[in-house]
Amino acid sequence: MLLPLPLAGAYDYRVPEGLAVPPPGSFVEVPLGGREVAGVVWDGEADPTLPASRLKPLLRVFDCPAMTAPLRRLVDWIASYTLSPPGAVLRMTMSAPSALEPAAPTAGWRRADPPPPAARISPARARVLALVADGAPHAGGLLAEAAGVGPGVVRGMASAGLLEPALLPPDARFARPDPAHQGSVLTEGQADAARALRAAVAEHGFSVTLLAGVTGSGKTEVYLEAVAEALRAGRQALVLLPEIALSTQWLDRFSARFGCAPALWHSELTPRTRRDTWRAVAEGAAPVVVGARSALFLPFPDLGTIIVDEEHETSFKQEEGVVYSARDMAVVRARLTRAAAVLVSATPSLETLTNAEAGRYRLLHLPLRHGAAGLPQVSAIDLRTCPPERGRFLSPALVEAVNATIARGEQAMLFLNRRGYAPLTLCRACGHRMRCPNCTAWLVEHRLQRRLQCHHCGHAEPIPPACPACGAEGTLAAVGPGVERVQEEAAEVFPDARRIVMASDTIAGPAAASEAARRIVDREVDLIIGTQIVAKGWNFPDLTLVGVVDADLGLAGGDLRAAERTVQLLHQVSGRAGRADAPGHVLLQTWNPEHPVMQALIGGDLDAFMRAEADQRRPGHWPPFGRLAALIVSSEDEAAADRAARDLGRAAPQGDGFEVLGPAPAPLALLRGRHRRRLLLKARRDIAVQPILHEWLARVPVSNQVRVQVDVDPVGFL
DNA sequence: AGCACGCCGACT
DNA sequence: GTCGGCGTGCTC
Repeated sequence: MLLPLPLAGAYDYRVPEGLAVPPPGSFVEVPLGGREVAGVVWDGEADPTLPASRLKPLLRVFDCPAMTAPLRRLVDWIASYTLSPPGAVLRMTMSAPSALEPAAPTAGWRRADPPPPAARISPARARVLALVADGAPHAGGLLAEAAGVGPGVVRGMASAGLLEPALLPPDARFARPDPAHQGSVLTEGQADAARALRAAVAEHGFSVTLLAGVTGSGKTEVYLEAVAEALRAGRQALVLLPEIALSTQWLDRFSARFGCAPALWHSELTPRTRRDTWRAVAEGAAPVVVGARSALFLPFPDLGTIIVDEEHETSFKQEEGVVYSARDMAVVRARLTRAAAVLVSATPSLETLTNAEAGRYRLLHLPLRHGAAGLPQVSAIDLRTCPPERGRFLSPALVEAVNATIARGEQAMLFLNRRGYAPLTLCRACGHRMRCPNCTAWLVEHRLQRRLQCHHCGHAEPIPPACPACGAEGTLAAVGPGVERVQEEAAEVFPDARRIVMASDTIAGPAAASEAARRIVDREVDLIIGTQIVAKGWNFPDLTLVGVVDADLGLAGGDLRAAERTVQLLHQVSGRAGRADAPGHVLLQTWNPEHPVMQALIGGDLDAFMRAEADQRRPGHWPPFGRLAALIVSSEDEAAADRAARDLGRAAPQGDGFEVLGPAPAPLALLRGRHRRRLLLKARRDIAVQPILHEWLARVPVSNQVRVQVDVDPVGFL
């Protein structure tokens, strides 16, 4: 029995007299330490050394479809790959425990016709009757709520014969998308790619396809054909998106193709929706799910295809708890369940490109869509020769371009991947910097909220009237720009432009996102000022100019993938410019126009850039030409963290084809009050790092105030 | 992850 | 003299 707890392995239970032994995968309830927990009957034999007297009895088997063998194997696979307890992985698949109970029958009420002649009609009853006047079935709870009456009134009306029971129509959230419902017509290039994806799904076997193509080439419409093929085969489909909460335009495209919405899965679902969705997936009643990375662990009985859109996005990497990459695990799930995986990106990661070039993945390259504008023209603004005025962040060339764009009646966007007003607050008198007490980070000024915030933990404090170090008043100065400051500057420089700021703190949820998109598409806005969230997925037909305020921003720091990620992000945001018939322009403000990243974006030759990137990583066996695993040693006690990291470093395994680097302070040496040290295991590609890590960690005792987190295939270097 | 057991400060 | 803080350790 595997329990959804971080235990070392499965536990054994006795099957009570008279109960059939439930097959592997069955969801069951068992006693554990005085409470009752739900778990899954796992494969494998009972532990023969455990005396039968210690076995407690299994309590019951849930009336719920069993977990399929491929999903059980996925749990085992991820546990061993990430060195996590299998129960911790299982917990991710049991994300809606209440769904193990069958749904209460969704019976409702409708108006009795004809009504009983003698029934008394009180004012409360009259309000209910008004609501059911349409003759359709209504859910009892909602009916009572809408009429402002207690549930007893509805029940009373039922016994009085005023209402009669009626089954509610099937839940529209899980309507069956219709593969025959035709959306937009595909171009020849799209149709070719769609044919290849349909064939991959129809094979009913494992495959991975990289679907590449610049923004505007219509990748979404193409991979929706893979979804359609899965539906035609009576199988299910999963689409993983980063930032599902903001993907309203994507949902519109899905509905246009299939005539109804897909089921959604993300962390902000209400408990009820969560439960209903999990159950609908398990019963095969939700044919298509669109979700964030956690949707990968839903109990699909028969998955035909898994699409990972924007596969290069780092948000597919889970950094807490079980540390895994949803993109990579999607490929694993596809293999175990014999499905077609499709990785989609305009700027594929070097990992995926390398797999495609090595023939491990199929490659589909979409040509630019007919009728769409060509790629935007990208040029650099050299800040050394064309600097902004003192205290400003928009160079004269960028200001002029924005003005000209708005004057033509088109829209412009200013992109800066930094929230808040200013990333650093400095005392001009003594040089004191406002820092987070819990993290190695500066506090970011959020002027609208009049607060200084840490972007790594929850810490926030009011902006102090005087310098906390020297006591001088009025000497605190905001250093550097955030979007709020760009908005302030824009208000002065473009006073007549109608502006909108799009950042995660101004666009809180799906409703705010779709309202912002509507305002932009309906031309209620001339200038969009945004962070990261404006980069992906949007289609703003009249947007023709994108100005990148600080193109160098992502390049600082020692991250292996800093250049790759900057190219991906800036290419993505560039793709917002010029999608309709008007050509797009992108201006990159940079101090270093010669940098390969800038040259790649200006020349539009991302392939060459990625080849150069590969050539840099190959000789040192850096990923994807070698393997990495990070150990993050953390403790609230700095000395304890240091000691444990040094102990691990001294006991580092040695051998041919791998080496241990570190320990070194993690780039965020203090995070949420924990002091952090890092060690890195770097190995040749043909060496499995898990046995090495396992043996190493087992050999070195660490104090229990120290936590050692393993990150196989780290992406960020935090 | 829960929940118990266990050993040191402020209360009736 | 007890209630209770949450630190360590176990749960088939």
